[in-house]
Parts: sequence; structure tokens; C-alpha cells
Amino acid sequence: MWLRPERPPRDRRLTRERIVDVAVAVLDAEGHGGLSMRRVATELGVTAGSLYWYVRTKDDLLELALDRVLAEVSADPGAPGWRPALAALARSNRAMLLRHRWALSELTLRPNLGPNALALAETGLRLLERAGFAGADLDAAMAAVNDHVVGAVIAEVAWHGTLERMGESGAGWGERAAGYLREVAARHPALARRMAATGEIDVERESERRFEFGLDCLLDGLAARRLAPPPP
Amino acid sequence: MWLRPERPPRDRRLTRERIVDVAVAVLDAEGHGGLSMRRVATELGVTAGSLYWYVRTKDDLLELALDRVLAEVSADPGAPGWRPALAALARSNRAMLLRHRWALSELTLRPNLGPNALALAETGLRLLERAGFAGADLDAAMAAVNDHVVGAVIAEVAWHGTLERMGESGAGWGERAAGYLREVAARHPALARRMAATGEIDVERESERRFEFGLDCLLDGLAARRLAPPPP
DNA sequence: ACGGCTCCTTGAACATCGTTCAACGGTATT
DNA sequence: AATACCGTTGAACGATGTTCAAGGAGCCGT
Repeated sequence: MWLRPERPPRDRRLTRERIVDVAVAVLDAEGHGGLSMRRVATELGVTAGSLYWYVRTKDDLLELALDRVLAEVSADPGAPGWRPALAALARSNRAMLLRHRWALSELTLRPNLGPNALALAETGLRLLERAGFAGADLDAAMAAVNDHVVGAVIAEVAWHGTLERMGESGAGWGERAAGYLREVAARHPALARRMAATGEIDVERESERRFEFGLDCLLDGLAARRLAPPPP
Repeated sequence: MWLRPERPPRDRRLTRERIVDVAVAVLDAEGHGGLSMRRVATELGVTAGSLYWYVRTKDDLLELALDRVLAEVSADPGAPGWRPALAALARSNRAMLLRHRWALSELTLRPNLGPNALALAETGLRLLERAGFAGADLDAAMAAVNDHVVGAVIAEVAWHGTLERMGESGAGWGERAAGYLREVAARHPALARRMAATGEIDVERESERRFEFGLDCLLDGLAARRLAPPPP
């Protein structure tokens, strides 16, 4: 994908950029399922076939959209040490994934080697280099932080989606689910304890708390594995 | 989904179980994109419409398939302490996700409250309870481990997929990519250093190494946050 | 043994999707 | 002014998920 440069054109009513703009907008508004070539085309006042002049396939368009939103995550240049800086980068990454929830499903099955993805990797690596990591541990440390971000957001999105579906299922839901829940609770005491302890909880707050907890654990482990203190 | 019990039937040539069997087989063999209602139906010697007697929608079928493979992950009952036991559970989880790579994309956007998912949560929670976790930290610790597993497998699958696509792109690929790579290397020195250091590497081995690295970091952090030593 | 009833399967249909392609109008080059 | 090419159209193809009237197959009550 990133090998195919855009045509140097003449009168074009369209652009890759404008197409990706609309695609991201549609994805943000209606999620993964809401994106279709025809939808993007109508939004641009054009027929679906035209898009294929600028984009080889729908997958390519998704790849472009993914890289577009990856540009939104950035490091905080004013962070005092490697640890706050790395945490800030992770938080920025998480915030972006929560803004564009469709990006996760794309990230899952699509390789992303776009310019913004690579730039993001670069800033992360430099951060860890200054922190005192090198060699194979550098890659592993970077991966560990990214994995935690991705895994945490996946869990949050799935959780949020579950509650949304419950809301959609109309009023009589609780009664039909009660039997199932009772059976589950009987079979799984530890799970029942946790469900009882956390009554009505705010998914966003709790997800953020868990994210910070895991991030702290991870950073503790990373700090212990640093080769050298950060250079002065 | 888990509220709808199967019909008590008469002569049925089909069963939910047989349908899910075939669905999992097709998914394993041909991935997410290879699954269609018609495909499953023909595999069972039946027309597509018949499936809708047993399954309300394709999404429901995927939910069933996901819970089916979730049954494959299990804890090692003979693990000596909480830490090896938790690590074994995480490894078993990872192994399952690598066996059924399609399960990841489903896990991403689908809530999973199936019986096997809940049983899995139960064993994890019991493990952490015995390790000395309680209250909100218990949930957070469980989530942190799961997040690392999911995130790590996602990264591995995406990486593997990238290399596969490169292989498909025919011979002349390297030449067309060389310019892009050179530009990337020039713009991103740290990235270039890492790419140069790790020449031809085995994706599976390296992914496993990174997984264990991150897991160790995480477990270190968790150990430090334990409320009490494990009860005798 | 027969009628009636419910369970399950069929086959055709609908809408929508990604993608292709011949045709065609407008723009720049010669 | 003639030509060549760029960008768009509109129709089409095949495949997809899902629905539904119709019909056959087994069981029940009489």
C-alpha cells in the first residue's frame, strides 16, 4: 500500500486525503459495519466506482484510515523522566483507540506499516533507549507497553459493548437473564463474590483504574530490568 | 444469546453443537473471511436457511464458536505457587489464541459471557485470591494478565500476517519496497537501529520471548502489590 | 389407521456488499 | 483543431446475510 504513490492529477474532484477524511468520519460515526464504498462515495457526491481510481481495495482504504488516526497519538515532550514519558505515550495511545473504537478491530488483523505507525514506533523506541534499554530487551519492553494498551482497550470496548447490548434488549431482559446469572453465581463462587462486590460501576472509570494499575505493574517490572540509569 | 436454550427436538439432522463444530473447523481452516452461512450449510449437507432454526444470526454463531474454543484454555492444577500457576494459565490462553487466530478478531468486538468464558474467569480469580489479592486489585490484576495475553497475541498475529502478505506479493517486492524502507530508516534512526540489529528472525520465537518478558515484568509488579503472602 | 399438529427443511427471493469494466465527457498536450 | 489521456459514470456480476411461504416428515390423539 505504502509503495503506491498518489497520481499527479489534473482536475480530480477527489483526493486520497478527502476519501480517507470521509472514511474516518463514517467509521467514527457508525462503526466498522457502517463503512461501505457506496456510503463514502455518496458522502463525496460521487459513485462507488470512482473510489477505485484512488484506492485499490476497501482494505487499502481501511489501512489508510488506520494510519490516519495513528497520527493522533503523540508523546508529551515535557515529561520529566522516562517513566512518566512512557506512561504519557501509553495514555495517549489508549485515548486515541478509545476515540476511534473501530481502529482496534483493524489493528487486530491488519499489518500497519504506515508512516504514522512507524513514527510512533520511533518515538517509543527513543524513549526507551534514553531510559536505558538496549538490544532485544528494548523491543520486548516496547512491545509489552503496547500490548497492555491494546489489551486494555479491547477489554474496555468489549465490556462497554456488552452493556450496550443489554440496554437494547428491551425491558424484560433482567428477568430472562436472572436464571442464567443465578446458575453462574452458584457454579462460580469467586466470580459471584466479585460481581456482588462491584455493584453499579462506571465502566470508564473502572477501566481507567485497571489500565493504570497494570501500567504501573509493568513499569515497575521494566524499571527493574533497565540496564543503566538514564544518562544525565 | 446464552438465554436461548436449544429446542428439545425430534428428528433433527442438525444440532447447535454440530453447527458450531463445522463453524470452528471452517474458521480454523480458512480464517474469519472464510466463514459464511452457506459454507457451513453445505458442509453439513443442508441449505443455508436451515441454520437459522438453530441460530438467530451469524453473530450468534460466532459467539458460540468463540466460547467453544475458550473451553480449550485451562489451568495447570499441579503448579507449585501462585506465580507459576498464573503464568501457566496465561500461556494456555495464549496458546489457544494462537491455535484459533480468528478468535482474536471476535474477542475484539464481541462481548463474551459464554459459560466457558465465565469458567475461565472463575479459575483466574480463584488463583489470584489464593495469591493474596482482594477487592478492586483482584479485578485489576486479572485484567492486567489477560490484557497482556490478548495484546501480545494481537501483535504476533499482525506481524505474522505482514510477513505473509510480503511473501504473496511476488518476487519484485523487495525492490519496490527498498525506497520506502530507505526513507523510513533515514527519518527514524532508532527504528533503523533495531531493524538492522535483528536481521532474519523467527517471528514465533521472538514473539514468545517478548511475551515471557512482559509477563515477567507484570508478575513482578503484581507480586509487589500482593496484600498478604499466600495462606499456608 | 387415520387426521391433525408441530417440527424441521427447502428453495426462492431481497437487499446490500465489493469489485470490474466498457463507455464517455472533459482537459491538457501537440 | 486534433489527439491522447484522465477521471467519472452506470450498469453489471457474484457473493453475502437474512426472510418467508411452502411442503414434507415424524408424533399424537382418537
